[in-house]
Amino acid sequence: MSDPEYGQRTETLQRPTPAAARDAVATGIERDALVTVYGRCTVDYDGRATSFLEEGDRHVMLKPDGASLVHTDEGQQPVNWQPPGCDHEAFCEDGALVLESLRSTPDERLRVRFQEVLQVSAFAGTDESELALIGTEEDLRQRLLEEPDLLESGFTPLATERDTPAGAVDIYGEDAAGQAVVVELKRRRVGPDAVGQLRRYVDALERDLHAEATVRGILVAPSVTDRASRLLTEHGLEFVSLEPPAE
Amino acid sequence: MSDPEYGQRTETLQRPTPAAARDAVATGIERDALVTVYGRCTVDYDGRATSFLEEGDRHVMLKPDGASLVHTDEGQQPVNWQPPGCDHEAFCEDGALVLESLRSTPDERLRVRFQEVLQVSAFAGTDESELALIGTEEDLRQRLLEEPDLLESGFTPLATERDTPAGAVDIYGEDAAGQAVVVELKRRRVGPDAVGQLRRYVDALERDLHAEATVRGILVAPSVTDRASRLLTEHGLEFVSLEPPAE
DNA sequence: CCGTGGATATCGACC
DNA sequence: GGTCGATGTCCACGG
Repeated sequence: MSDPEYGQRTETLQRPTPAAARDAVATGIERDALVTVYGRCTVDYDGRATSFLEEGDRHVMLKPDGASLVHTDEGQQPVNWQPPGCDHEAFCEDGALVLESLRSTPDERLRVRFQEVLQVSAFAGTDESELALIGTEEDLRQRLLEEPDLLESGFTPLATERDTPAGAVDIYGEDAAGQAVVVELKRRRVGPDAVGQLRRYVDALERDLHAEATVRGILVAPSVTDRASRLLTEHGLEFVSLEPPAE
Repeated sequence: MSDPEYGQRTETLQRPTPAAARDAVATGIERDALVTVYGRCTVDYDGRATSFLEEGDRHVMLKPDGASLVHTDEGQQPVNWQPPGCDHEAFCEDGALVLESLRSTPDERLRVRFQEVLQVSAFAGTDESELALIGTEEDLRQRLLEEPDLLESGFTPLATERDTPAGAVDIYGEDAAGQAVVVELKRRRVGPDAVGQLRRYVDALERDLHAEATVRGILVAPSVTDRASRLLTEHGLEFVSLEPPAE
């Protein structure tokens, strides 16, 4: 497109007519912009579940990847939404702006009908940047491999991701006495599920090694729930409190 | 406040100066409005984890309940966020607009620094409406309680949410032969996890009732994964295909 | 493509 | 406030 104005990054209308709003939304979608509409509306969802929202003021966001989000002034979660991969449509019906986001597999439809549009915006910029997240389970593993004594004095790591019939063990090694040790890492507080996981590893490895081999199982996490703690004792497993590196 | 303009529901600035943007955001927060800012920014999060986003165009939403959401043009989920209950702050630093959302327990900080602000909006309306969702697990339970024969001929429900050491059973009852039956409901296709859950209920109830009591376990869902199906057979459990009522 | 497990999960219910 | 289970979970990864 040769229109020099095409490069402009935002387009906003205040209190537009339904037709003007429809055009602005349609143009925004067309240009792969992020489109937002704020106003008084009802919301219909029909698909894996069914829902209906009475008239209220809400913020609707249509993303170029096909996602839609309907937000009220409360809560971290949208009150209604559609995942990426939908087709957005904007049209007027009985003199009102209607936004629809549709997809198949599964068949789902989100429909927002505006009694009043206070603002329509289209933002054409893009992100292009990746999130750098640290403090993960991988960081915790690095930390333990660098300083095995954090687990216990004399611990020697022998392998990471050692394979067992029950899956890959986070860290496999031996203690000061030369006994096999299975270490299961979790970056946050753990519940009974992690205990079950560790137990399966220990069982699988004992079967794998020798008939009468004993394998120690140690769960490493910042903390543990009460129920999980009891389960650990029950199954002769151990717990070491360690957090992923702070930075 | 006696300002007649106070009642206006939206306030929007295009390409404001950092100071003007700060004032608009601060006023919006003050008035319990939903505030959005779009522009080129970096994002810092530090708390339960740590993350950093390089410069990019993003849409930031600050809610009056203390939630913040940072959206790019992709994905249903925000790339960064803060849950409700935070304090929002807006200020200028080195000539740039900075938004911060802070909370304690746990100590978390989200910080968005704008290199360029394309738009600031404050929306003062409120929602006040509740979501009506149908086609839930509860609907499925109602359906089964109204027509127990849907499960199998002669089934008699005796209790819902019957408590066991493993948690509350969806429906507890007895079959035509008077044998105890545990029913676990799922509104959608189930995997191995649901089988485990049902098994825990059955085990717990067998321990609860008598030493040699036998309890039947029936999983009710629209469909079941292959692996889960095998697990059911393995553990002597049963499956009945039923969907939540359509409307 | 389906299935499985992780998440700064979120959210509600219950203790 | 914690603890646990459910979610229209979403999401990445592996078979």
